[in-house]
Amino acid sequence: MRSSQVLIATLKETPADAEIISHQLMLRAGLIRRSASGLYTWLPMGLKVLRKAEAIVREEMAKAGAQELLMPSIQPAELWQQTGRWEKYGPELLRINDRHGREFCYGPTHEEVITDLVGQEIRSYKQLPITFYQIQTKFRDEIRPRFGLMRAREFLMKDAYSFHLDQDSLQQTYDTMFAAYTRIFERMGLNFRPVLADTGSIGGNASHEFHVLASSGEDAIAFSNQSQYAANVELAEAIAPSGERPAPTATMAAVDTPKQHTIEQVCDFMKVSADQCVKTLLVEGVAEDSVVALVLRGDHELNDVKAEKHSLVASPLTFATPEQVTAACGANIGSIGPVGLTIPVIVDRAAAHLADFICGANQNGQHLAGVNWVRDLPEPETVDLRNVIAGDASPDGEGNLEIARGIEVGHIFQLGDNYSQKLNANVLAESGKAQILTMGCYGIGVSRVVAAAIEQHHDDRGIIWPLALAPFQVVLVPINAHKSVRLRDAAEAMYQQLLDAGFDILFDDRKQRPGVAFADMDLIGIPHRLILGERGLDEGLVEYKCRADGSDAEFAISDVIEQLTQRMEA
RNA sequence: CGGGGUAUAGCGCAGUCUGGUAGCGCACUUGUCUGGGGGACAAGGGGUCGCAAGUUCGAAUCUUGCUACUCCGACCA
Repeated sequence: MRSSQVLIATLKETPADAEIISHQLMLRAGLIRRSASGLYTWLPMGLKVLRKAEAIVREEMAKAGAQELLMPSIQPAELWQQTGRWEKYGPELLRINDRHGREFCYGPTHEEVITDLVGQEIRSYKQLPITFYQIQTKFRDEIRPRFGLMRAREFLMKDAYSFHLDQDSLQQTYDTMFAAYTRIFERMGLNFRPVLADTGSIGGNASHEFHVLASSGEDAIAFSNQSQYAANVELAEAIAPSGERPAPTATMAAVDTPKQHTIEQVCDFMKVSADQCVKTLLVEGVAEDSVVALVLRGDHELNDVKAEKHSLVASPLTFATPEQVTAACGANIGSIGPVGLTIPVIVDRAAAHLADFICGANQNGQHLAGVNWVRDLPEPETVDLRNVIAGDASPDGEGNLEIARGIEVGHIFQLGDNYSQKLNANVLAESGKAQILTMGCYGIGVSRVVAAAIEQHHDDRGIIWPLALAPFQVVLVPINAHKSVRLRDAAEAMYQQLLDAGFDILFDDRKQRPGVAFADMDLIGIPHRLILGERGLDEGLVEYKCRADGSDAEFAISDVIEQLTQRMEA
């Protein structure tokens, strides 16, 4: 394609409201433009990228045996009322009335529609298992859209749904999808990790999120440096420290710690490290007006979700008021500790492993040092209460955890029969009896993948597209072609030759100065660049530059196809 | 929804405090020179200063109300 035929809408300056790199670069490179909050137009150059991402998804879905269909973006309220989500989904669901006053919503997801469809169309177990997918525009009325396409309200999603007679079959398709997702993100050239996700009520290894690793990611991921283990930080289990708890060596003694309230202050004051202290947090209990003490090592952070799962702890997690704290401990927050408490005390595994530790004395302005479980206070009830931190042992026993940030671009999970039951999706089984279907569900945020790829692949000059996603693989830049017929002819000939050879090539035939062309193409991020100038032409040479590593080369014009092919395969 | 901020040319911004003919840079148009990393000079085009009401001889500027956008937080099967 010729650049005179594609809108090249590059911007020199960064629009003020773009916070993150991918948003800035997508605007600057002329891939997208904002229409309203969370709503974007894909400009031609950007759409080429989006279509490439879609094509990869389609190919891999086909290989995985999924069939493409297209459901309506607007869905009738009745289906959502049947599954109860019309009430449950909340204001994120954009509700619409038609001229007759009938209620609809703009679909944020399509479980209802597909389940309803399958319930009507699939009648026999012989037709199972079956998987459908679509690539559809979704709308979620986010409270606060931000980060451009990363968290837009309208976005493009691939969603697939599989239907089965039994769990085994579901597990099989799930595994197939897991493999397909891995191939998709590999083909896109992304550094990603499948991550264990919240399995909710279903249990087992029934849900994985696929995260693209990038420092701007919204989610923290813990992964083992030696095994495949990876999980959302909130979910990763903090296992008990190995070995026996050390024996007490110190005697318990009260220390005056005037005005030292935080762990940091106490550590500073007493010249100890935070991992020798425990912190005590009081939260509301399940029983009315009750409070429960949660005890963590000083350098650890409470994990709300884990705490809420405890049978004595009220959900949602609510911290006790200062009055409640004083009533339960006889001291203010900042001087409380587990020694001598009459309320339930729940202790994190790591804190329970300490000996000779420091804690608040339940006496204002005092802490206790040399405290030991069993000797000074009862052997505690021990559970996993904290967020994992870098260096913790991996829960699968292999290696240690590292923490990275990730952008969730895919999510697969086993739905069970939630929807099929409510929408009455059943088939006749071999036995001749009706049987409710069990379902799996598999999503990829296609538009988000594009943004995530940029977050992961850019430099200060612009985007560096992975070859598979680039709007064009190659750009041909003739230098000052408008001044030389000879050069123009040579460039045209090369363009035609590369086109015929099947290259996805952009011919920058604009009457621009070379610097402008170079800067634009760097910003847009086209992986391979060919430069044809009078100088080279005299010697029969064309110049080459690689966007990713900046390396350049010169080779004979007659070798251009071979040379390019070689570099693309590298 | 709570707390901040912003709204002036396509983009980035100044001007608002202290009311008096609407500005700068980039982009755009034309011409000349230039011509291998966002060129120079010259001449141009483009704005109901977010909307509405008010104060005033006079409002981008002061007052009130509204709207949109944006940042932080809460929220996010």
